[in-house]
Amino acid sequence: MPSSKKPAVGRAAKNFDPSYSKGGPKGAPKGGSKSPGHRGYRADEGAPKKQRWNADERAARSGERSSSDRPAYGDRPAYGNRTERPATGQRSERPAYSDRAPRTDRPAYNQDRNNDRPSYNSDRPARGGDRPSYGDRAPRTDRPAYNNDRPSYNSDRPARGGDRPSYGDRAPRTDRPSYNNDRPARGGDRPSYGDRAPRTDRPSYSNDRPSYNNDRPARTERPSYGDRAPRTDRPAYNNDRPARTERPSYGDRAPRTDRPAYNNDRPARTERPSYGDRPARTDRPSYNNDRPARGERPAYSNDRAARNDRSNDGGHSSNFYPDRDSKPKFAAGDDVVLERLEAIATTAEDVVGVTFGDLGLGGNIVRELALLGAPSPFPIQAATIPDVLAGRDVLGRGKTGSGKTIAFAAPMIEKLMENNGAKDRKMARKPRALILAPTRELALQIDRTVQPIARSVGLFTTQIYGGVPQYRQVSALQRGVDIIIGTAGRIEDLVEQGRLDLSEVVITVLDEADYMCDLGFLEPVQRILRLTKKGGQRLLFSATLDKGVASLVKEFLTNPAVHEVAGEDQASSTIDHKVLLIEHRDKASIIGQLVDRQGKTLIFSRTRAYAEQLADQLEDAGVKATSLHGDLNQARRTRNLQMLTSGRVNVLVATDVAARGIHVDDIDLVIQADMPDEYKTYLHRAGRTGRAGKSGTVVTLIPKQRRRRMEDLLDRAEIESSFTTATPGDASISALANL
DNA sequence: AAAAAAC
Repeated sequence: MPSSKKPAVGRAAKNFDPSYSKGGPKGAPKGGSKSPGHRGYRADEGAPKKQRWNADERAARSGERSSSDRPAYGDRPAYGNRTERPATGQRSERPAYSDRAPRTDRPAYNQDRNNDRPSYNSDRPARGGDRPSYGDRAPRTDRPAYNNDRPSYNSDRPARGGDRPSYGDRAPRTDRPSYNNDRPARGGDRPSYGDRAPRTDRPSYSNDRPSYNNDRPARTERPSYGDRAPRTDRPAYNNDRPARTERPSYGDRAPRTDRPAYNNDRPARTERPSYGDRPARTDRPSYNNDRPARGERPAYSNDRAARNDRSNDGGHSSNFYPDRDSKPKFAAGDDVVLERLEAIATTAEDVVGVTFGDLGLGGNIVRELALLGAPSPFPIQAATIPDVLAGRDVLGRGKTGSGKTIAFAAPMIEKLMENNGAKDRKMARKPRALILAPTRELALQIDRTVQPIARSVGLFTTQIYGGVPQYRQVSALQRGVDIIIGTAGRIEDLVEQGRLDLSEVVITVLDEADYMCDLGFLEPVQRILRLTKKGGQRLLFSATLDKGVASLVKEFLTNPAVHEVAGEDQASSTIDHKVLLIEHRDKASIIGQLVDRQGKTLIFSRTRAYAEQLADQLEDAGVKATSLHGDLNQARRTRNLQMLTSGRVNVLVATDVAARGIHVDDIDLVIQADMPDEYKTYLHRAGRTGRAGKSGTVVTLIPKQRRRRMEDLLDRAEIESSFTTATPGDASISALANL
């Protein structure tokens, strides 16, 4: 805090000036003592009042305040012992509370109080007889933590649950007067705590680190780009990034701005003089794989056919490398329907009259499921639960919104409980189950289902995902957790730090398992699975489960039971599909017309930037809208999604981060502002509506040129859809909106 | 192109 001295000096001066006795001018730093005679006033105000943290201390505390670096209230010395505290100096001049003369001996007290701090009186009992001395006061053990993060706190603090069955049973919080209001005295009295400005004055993450703040050291601590250590020292980060040092310096380089998109808008090669000198591109991990060095490569225009002919590409005819040149990148051709897995089909009729109890779940779990709104099993649940309970590896395919989470969560918990669960609730026990999800939002959502079921039998869960400080996750692990729900990155990170041990994980679930086998996810997932107990049980679930998971199945599963639900195809679905053929320039206005309605609308965009832009445009047009994509920090991601869930906005514009698994009640319209790349994405995006048998509409906006590609995609998805040409203002658009 | 890590 560079300014720490200045305000202190200013404040000292003001404190000697009676004209400041009313609290000083607006914006003046708040202090504990404003004027002579004021309770807590210190005459020796010359020194800087507040001992600000220096950078090291701050780093040591790293934004976390909790039981490790600060004792819980219960562990703190009683108030009577306060003088034993290492005080800031002034402290020792005062008698301990218990020794102190009764307050009524201080005639000046009331007077000043009334003058300077009128509100002081109101919340506070008279100091005299009705209040026990501090020394007698019961220890604060009933007040668990000082933490701001209260609401979500519990999820990471399993230890609590043992003595406190549920929040519902908890003594009402009203016995804890709200923290600030009733404790004014603290401010003036206590040199150390008292001087502390409201928590906001602490360098919160956002202050120091404006945009990526959460996860990143301040830029200034980093060497300039020129001096920067080669990027290769950051192996994991490398994937998508060329090694900077091996490229010509930015100054010499032709400006990249003329190359907006990698393939499409590229100027002719000859315009870029530096390429010849440039090191071969093989140093660039992400691009190089399927690409020869530039020099060896024929010009784009003349040789497309030759490159398309894969028969003459030497030994590279395997499809290990994505076949990009034979068709446009990300195009339909990449999007193949893999062979379906042979599955045992369960029909809805098979399930009639079956209860969760019949399937083998225990009473507590069955009751908790009923509370969660699942009184009896859905078909996919009835299909998979018995096999999971039997200890088999299971592959489960159930369409979007069909209840897959409970299908794996409930039997998983039952099994954990059977195997010495609740009785052996020792600290620092290792987690025994792991649920992996592709996105943080999905991990959170799964936890919202899993946690209450687990609690009902005395097991604990924690979320392990990135974008948030790891402290709470780590301390939850230290207290002991049975089930981990998280995303791959942070899980691996904590494992590398030695704070997470997966060796006792006997049940692993991959939600959205086919997606977890996609390029970029597969390897981390494999590494994580290899850390789990050998021969442990593995459950793979997805609405679009196919042979894409074969590599995982081969390495990690033994003789899996494959389940799906018969008759669950898109034809029988409750979702209506429409394609609008539009002019590109009309896109925003047509979307504006579509969202002019009551229900909740989820809009998918291909890029983060467009999601952001579209949300802004809608806001400008008077529609309450927000966005969800990976450029937002996790707090905003969570908040923005919550805004749709709670109905504070009716429109959410999202990238495919929201395509899979996310459940928001009553989304009745999904708009695809950009068509998806593959049919699975279409199915998952569409599946955000029409959940649990409700109806919904999916409208996809495409330019006319894309019609053919869209038809192919819908074929693969086995979806029937109408195609309609639309221009802004068409009544047909409003009709769609109100379907 | 998007997603997934960073005390």
